[in-house]
Amino acid sequence: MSNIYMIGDLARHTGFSIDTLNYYLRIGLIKEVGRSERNNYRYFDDSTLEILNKIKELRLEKVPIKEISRRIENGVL
Amino acid sequence: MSNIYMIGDLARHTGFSIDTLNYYLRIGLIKEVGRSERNNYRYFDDSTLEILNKIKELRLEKVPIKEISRRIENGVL
DNA sequence: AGTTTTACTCCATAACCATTGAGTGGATTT
DNA sequence: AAATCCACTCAATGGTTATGGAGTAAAACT
Repeated sequence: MSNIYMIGDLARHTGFSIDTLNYYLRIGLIKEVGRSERNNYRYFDDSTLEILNKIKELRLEKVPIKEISRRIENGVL
Repeated sequence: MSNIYMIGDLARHTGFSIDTLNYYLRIGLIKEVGRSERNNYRYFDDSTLEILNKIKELRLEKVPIKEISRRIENGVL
């Protein structure tokens, strides 16, 4: 069964604040897997959670966001 | 790819009003496939849409809701 | 006729989300 | 030292949802 999350759920599971997640979305570091046509709310799934957990580790190591972005693009993450 | 819907999306796709869908949920005629832990919002998928389309047909034929419930329980729908 | 049931419909409250824009402290660059 | 950049953080607005309770027209029942 695939879990579905909204931004508040991601915040709760990862420890990132909703503001930070919105920021990551704004700059394209993470992306939603879908959206409601009606209210524009974003959906995420466990893949988002995995990426965020890795981002969390790297950020604790002070790895800059641009470097993380690069790694994601190169599929190294 | 599995589509995800919130109640407003179901309304848009089926023609039922949100009030009617809330009523159907209240009486247990349909059920959500999941919920956000954070905000309690329900989400649905294409299986819900299929059931609602069948309900729509039957209701146009004046089949009472209890009869529809019975058919759903018996897997006849 | 009067009562009850059916299938909604309406209303109010509170919490949540998207979006935009602005602010901020610390680090880096010039 | 001053300006810029980074990585958030805050605030305001407007629309959406959940929930509970009340209301209603039409049909069915007594």
